[in-house]
Amino acid sequence: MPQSHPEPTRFPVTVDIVALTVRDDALNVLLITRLIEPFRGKLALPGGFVLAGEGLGEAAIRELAEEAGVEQVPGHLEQLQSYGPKGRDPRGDVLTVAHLMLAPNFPVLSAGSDAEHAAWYPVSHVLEGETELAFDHGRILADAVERARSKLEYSPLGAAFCGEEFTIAQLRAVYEAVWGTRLDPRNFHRKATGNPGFLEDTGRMTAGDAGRPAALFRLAPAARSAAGEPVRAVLNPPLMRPRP
Amino acid sequence: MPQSHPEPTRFPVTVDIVALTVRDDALNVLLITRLIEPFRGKLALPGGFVLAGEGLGEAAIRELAEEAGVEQVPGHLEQLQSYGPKGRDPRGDVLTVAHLMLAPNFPVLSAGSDAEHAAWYPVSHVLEGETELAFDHGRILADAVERARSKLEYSPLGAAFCGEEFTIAQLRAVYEAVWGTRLDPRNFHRKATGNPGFLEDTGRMTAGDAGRPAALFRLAPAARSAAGEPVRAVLNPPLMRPRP
DNA sequence: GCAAAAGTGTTACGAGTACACCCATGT
DNA sequence: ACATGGGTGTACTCGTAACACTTTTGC
Repeated sequence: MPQSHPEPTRFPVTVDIVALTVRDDALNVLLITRLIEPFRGKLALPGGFVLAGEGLGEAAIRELAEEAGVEQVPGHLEQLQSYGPKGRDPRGDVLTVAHLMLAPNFPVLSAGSDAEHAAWYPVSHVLEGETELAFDHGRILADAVERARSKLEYSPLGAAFCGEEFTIAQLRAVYEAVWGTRLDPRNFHRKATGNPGFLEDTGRMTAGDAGRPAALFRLAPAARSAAGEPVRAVLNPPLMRPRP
Repeated sequence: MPQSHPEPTRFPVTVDIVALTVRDDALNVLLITRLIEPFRGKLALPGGFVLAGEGLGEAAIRELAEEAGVEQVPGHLEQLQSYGPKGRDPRGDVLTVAHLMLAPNFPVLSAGSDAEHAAWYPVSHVLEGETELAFDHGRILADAVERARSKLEYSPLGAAFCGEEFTIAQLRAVYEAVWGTRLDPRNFHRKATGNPGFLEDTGRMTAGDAGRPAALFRLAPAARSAAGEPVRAVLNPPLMRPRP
């Protein structure tokens, strides 16, 4: 920590949010279209400057509200990584602290004060280079997706993409979308329901869909915080994604 | 990213380094004794302000040299997490980006410009509350240790605690020290040597120690970068620590 | 009845654990 | 010879993959 006496350099600090959801069986990311230079007209992650007296998490939540009209964080929010002040913004040294948000599909209101257009985009299109993001946001998105993929293996966070109650098939669809693989429905069912402290049967069933009705589950008390959000509990045994 | 027009708030940014090594079969952390207020006389993580035009990693390496006389990073360095500007420094809002360093036991020269005394301390003593650290460094250390423990499971980073060449028993001692458990030597030997892309037999052997000579290994090419540092390759299957 | 999706049983295999056992050195 | 630590073989157990099979709905 501080030990030299000259006044330390001060940096503008931003938070950027990688908000992920599953739509139409594909992993999607929330992006805004920039209205000002630099990178005007390009797609970018939502985010903005941290204000005086604010914590990082608070800033992320505020920016999400300002830029995408998200009034209440509907899922899980965690810090991802920081990207160093040097050479990532043409206007000067800016430090950014990237955050990862996993949420059920929610409407994007796009009420930003500068009226940026916020919308969902399939992650695969962006990562495969068909869309170029502003700043180093392409790299941040790649890091976020890798983190999300690995978190599904050993944490109950997959449920953050579902609503309050969900079927095993819905949960499996999340895993398949995030990992980009197909999973055996029978084996997945056993692994998910058999994992102690992961899921809790609500006793209720779906109705009206094709096929046999499915049991509705929610996160077990051990796997969620007071707010209902999935918590840092460990899946034991983990649900590993297929490796090549 | 930036979208509002008023001049953004600027924050002092520091890097703090959690340098871990294994000494006397125990996990140790590099700490300095603070010579100035606040927390004068308390133990703290080495670190300091990021300068203009510097990246985060560069700043970490420079501070390690300044505060502990470490002229060349002898192991692995990665970013850990950032700790928010609000309420962690009595003098005002300071953002810190914590880094994790895993290294073989190296001499601490303690040549800091302010002559802080830098030395190794057993992690267990610090975490069990027998020593209070300055700022929020106790929490940062706890997060770093948890990250190190989990990284040993699925990455070749355990070798970062060893020198260029090492025996399986030395590597096992690292795992035992970091995890705080005993491991079966026979099973560990097989899991480590049998893991494709992890270790490479040098053909050389130890001599002079008690008992049968041991084969010397190094990191396999797939598991290390050009500089010889362990790289983000995945151990497959992972070496899991025993769970309760 | 038939299609579709939920959920169970069964078998084969691969990895982990525990531990008996052999090997190669120093003293 | 014996102690010390390195290294291999083997039996048991458990989680996983693959897939046949039963259950319960909509049409």
